Amino acid sequence: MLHIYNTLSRKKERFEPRVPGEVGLYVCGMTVYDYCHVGHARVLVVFDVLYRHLLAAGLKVNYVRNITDVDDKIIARAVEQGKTMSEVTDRFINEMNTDATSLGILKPTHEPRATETIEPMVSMIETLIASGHAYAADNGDVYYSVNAFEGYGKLSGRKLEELRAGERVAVDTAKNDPLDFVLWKAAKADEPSWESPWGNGRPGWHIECSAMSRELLGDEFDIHGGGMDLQFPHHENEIAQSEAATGKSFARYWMHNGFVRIDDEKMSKSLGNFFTVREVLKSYTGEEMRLFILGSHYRSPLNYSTAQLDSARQALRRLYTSLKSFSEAGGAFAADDVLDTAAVARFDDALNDDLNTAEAVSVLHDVANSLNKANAESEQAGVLANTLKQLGSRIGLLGDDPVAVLQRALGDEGLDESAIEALIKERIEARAAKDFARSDEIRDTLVEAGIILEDKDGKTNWRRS
RNA sequence: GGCUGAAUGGCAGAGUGGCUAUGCACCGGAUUGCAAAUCCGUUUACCUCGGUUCGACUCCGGGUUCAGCCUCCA
Repeated sequence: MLHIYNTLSRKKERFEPRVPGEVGLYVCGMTVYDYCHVGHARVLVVFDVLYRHLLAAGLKVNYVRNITDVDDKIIARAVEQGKTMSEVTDRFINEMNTDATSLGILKPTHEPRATETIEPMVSMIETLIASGHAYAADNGDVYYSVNAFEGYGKLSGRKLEELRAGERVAVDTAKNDPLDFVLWKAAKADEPSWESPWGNGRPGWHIECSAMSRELLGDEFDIHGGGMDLQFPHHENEIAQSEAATGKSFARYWMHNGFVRIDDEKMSKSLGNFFTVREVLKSYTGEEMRLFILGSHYRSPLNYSTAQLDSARQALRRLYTSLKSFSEAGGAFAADDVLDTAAVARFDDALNDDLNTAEAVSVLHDVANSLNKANAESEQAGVLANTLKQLGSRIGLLGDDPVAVLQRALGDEGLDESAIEALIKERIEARAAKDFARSDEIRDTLVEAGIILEDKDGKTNWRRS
């Protein structure tokens, strides 16, 4: 039984879907004006694992991950590049999809775009004005009145007075209260805009998620996720908007993933200390990155470093090597449903405990260790190999061909395969003639080219270092 | 200033009131012509000060340090 840490209660709670057998899951996705960085990768991977885990539990999951495609930064970027807003967003949606594919992310059920959900936003704002939760200011903006919502602060554990004490923003005179936030922004000249009862304008960020989630998941749904930085004000505001508009309780479980850090500092656009997924993929595979991310608990901070990526690479190779050795020794996978039940139970327990992926990965290593010890042709080995592969797939790992993974070149190819095979053939002949000097010379040449040889059972296999 | 959360072995990172996490790295052994891979084994821990307890790294309290949020941000 899945237990998840609910930010609302600050406790681990047993997860019980609102409708038995079905789960509504909403995750705040990207604002598409640039490439994804490693922090975005973490959200994608973490909630992908949640999605996979819910599916594996036999639940019908409606997974919605939105795309914010209208926003100040997007507009600024478009102006800067002399492009239209949609040229910018279309491009970066494509780039995001490319990165997501590299990371082995399953497609969500729905990926709504804010610009395609404007009408529901407008009508939600109208409802909020009618109920006294919002007001149109003289400048054409519409604001949410935080005082009018009693539960304001319940997610982030704040009180209005505390927020006022920490107030750092210059007071915007159009607001009744400095803490009020914008629902609708009056259009400036040359900005993309939509018609509304308050004149031309565009939606504020927070109302987008309230409207998109409502459209696709209904007034109430099960899980809402996102990065920790969205807890306040974004998610707090979503609750205020949605609950005031519908009179119902919004999401039941709130999950927030921790940050990726660099040198003990948050990786972010604003600090400028980020690495894009694209950059990292020049040196590491998406699967290596994924394992790096899954190596720590989703709520913990994750320190980005190439040393950790290297470590993830070695660990992943260990798992693939195990599968490869099994196949090469003539092992045959057991039937899909024949699994090492003890390992599966441990794995399930780990994920059920608030998505403890680090623990789940350690089960993979234990299975690999057992598989390495087992005689490949034994029935037990077939079961272990099947278990390893299937548990791997439950967290989006080990789906590739082991030989291909171990021989794949990232970037500069160096020697091509036929050249490698030719040298291996020559080395086998040298070894047969006990010409070990020549044999070692060939091996050294290959090592310099990044090729590692493994002599096994009279055959020689190779992989890239 | 307010509110969160965290402090584990060389690195990363789980977990538990008394019993091997796991991976990477290191060392020793097996295996190998020598390697590689694999296996076996060894070594290195739980920020600090009190308290609870037969027993605490694990629970409670104080302290210290670090991070995040309070402003766009995954």
